[in-house]
Amino acid sequence: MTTIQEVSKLAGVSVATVSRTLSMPDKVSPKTREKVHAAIAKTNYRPNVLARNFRTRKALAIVVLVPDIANSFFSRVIRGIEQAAQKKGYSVLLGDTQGLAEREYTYANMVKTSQADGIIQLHAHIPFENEADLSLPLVNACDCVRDAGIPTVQLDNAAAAKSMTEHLISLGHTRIAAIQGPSDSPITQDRLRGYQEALRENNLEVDTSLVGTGDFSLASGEAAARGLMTHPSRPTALFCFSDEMAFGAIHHIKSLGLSVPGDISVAGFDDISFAAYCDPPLTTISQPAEEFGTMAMSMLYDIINHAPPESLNHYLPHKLICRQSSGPVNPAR
Amino acid sequence: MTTIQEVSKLAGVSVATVSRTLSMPDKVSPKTREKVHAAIAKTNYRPNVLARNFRTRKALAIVVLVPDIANSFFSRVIRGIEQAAQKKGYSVLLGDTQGLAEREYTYANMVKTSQADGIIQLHAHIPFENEADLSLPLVNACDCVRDAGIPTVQLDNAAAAKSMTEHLISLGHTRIAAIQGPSDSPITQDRLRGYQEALRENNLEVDTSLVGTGDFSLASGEAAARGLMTHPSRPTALFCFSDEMAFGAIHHIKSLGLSVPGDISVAGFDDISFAAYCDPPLTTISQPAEEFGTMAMSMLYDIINHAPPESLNHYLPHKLICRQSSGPVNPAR
DNA sequence: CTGAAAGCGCTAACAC
DNA sequence: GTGTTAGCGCTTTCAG
Repeated sequence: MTTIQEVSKLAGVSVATVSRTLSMPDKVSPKTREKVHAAIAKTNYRPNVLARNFRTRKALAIVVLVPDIANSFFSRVIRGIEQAAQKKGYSVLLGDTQGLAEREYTYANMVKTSQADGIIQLHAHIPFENEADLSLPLVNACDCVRDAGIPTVQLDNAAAAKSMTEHLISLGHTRIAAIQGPSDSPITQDRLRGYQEALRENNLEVDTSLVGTGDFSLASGEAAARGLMTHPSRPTALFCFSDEMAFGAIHHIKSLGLSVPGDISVAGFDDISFAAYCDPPLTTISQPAEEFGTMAMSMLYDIINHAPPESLNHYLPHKLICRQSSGPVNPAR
Repeated sequence: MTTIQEVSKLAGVSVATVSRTLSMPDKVSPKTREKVHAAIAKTNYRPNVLARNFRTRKALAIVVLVPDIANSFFSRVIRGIEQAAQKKGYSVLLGDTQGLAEREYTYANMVKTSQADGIIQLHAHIPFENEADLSLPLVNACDCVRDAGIPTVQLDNAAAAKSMTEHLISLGHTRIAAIQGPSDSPITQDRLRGYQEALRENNLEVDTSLVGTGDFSLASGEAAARGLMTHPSRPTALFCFSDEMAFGAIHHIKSLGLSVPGDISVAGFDDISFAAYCDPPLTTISQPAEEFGTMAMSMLYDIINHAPPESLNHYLPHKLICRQSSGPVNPAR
């Protein structure tokens, strides 16, 4: 491997000059610049970035903590992060945590050991064992810890859930069930709140027996729907807090010989790519997944570089997408 | 930040001893070991991994080149890579390339600049500009460049496609269409070959007008199906080279008022999680996605550490999954 | 505009 | 077992 030494020797200049040519070319005379470039080309020199980062005390890398990279929503967020990071000269270290605190700590440690400059956490959990570590550069996106004073980028989940519920109400539904996510997750809580608010404001009963629980996955949606569909007074609409759970629910509903939306309207949340292609196409809330990533990266960048973030909590817009899985309540029933 | 210096001073030992305590504890007497650990705890010392890696000339990181992290198959492969890497003490640098050679080169450069020790490429393309770089540690997985002498881990795509085609033939189908991926991709070519072989061996006509082309995505499957369904002599079965394209195709077929598999059987490839949940559940080929990742990581690890890989080309098993989207040919037609 | 030299924090010979 | 010491390849004062 060629070093800066050898290049300097070949170019007949000092190592400092070679270094300058690379990082501050305008501080070097055109003549020497040329000589250096010639030597670099000849030796096929690549600066050792590890040495540089060590010397300058920055890793130019960030770590992304994600509960599950295979989740179709998170993977889009990460795509956004990666693109923004690349543009700013940072690389992305992937930390698939499976939701385990242990693994979060391990990855968060990379900041303390100078392997990374900051962390983007996509899960509602502080990835540190010690209070003191809260001073490390951290941005929480998507599902965010509440009132922890850490920078966040999120949806107004309550408003989104409320608008979806209002949509179902406007179709004439009065018994609207829901399948929530894990009840300890803030996004679940916010969506549930929005859903209940809409019911209350429309003088509809808030019936907790109409709320099932899943973990955002296909299988959990199917299981929760199985419970809900045996309800003595079956709902005519079902609002699932993720598209995957909605698919699982629809799968079960159809297996019962019922039709969507004929017998029951179903709505999801996320607007993943399959939503438009399933049968029937899914009414859902669209989230700007990539933007979560770019926004989080941009905030983290500012924090790492000691630029005061404009505001601690960023909210991204959602959109109600009405497709064919929701329809007017069937008077026949 | 605490350094090894300060720890050594506090413990009353040399820096070498501290270093040894951390990396070869059995070469240090229990007594001093204790002293060192006490000092470490007191100072809350974390070794600077950047300095260590620089000194030992290894990055303990690998870069993963993926055309699209948001692809539901690739994200699972990456999950496998991440898990295997973590176990071996390596971290994963994510390189979402969007299939652009430029970006592949940029990321591949991280090996030359000592930021990474090796590369896993999930796309059938050599990520180097110079022939000489082929000496860098590289493993090609999933879609692999043919006969390039680089280590690969892949499916026997021809055999898999052949078995699917035979399945459709066994159901009585004689006009079996296909939607292939990009025609320059080896996996497309192999699957096409397997499909055609099965037709030939069963004395069925190989009709190239029955082969549409997509890019593995939902939308492209829909578009290709649109073309195929206007064929003067409509096929009774359709083999799509990805599940996503199969979903797109089914979507279109249903929009025509036709039924699957009543009017036309549809099969996919990949067995993504949605395959079991769509309507009808999709007949497909299951691939061990995570294993592609762990296997690739394991091979790369051996290469990086100069252990001769047992064999250059690894083949992973596939499985034919028969669900309800394929059925006997309808005699009514 | 350029060079000399110090040193980032750590590991690994090499002595003792 | 432990300490001394020489760098790893680079950036960055500080002089000139």
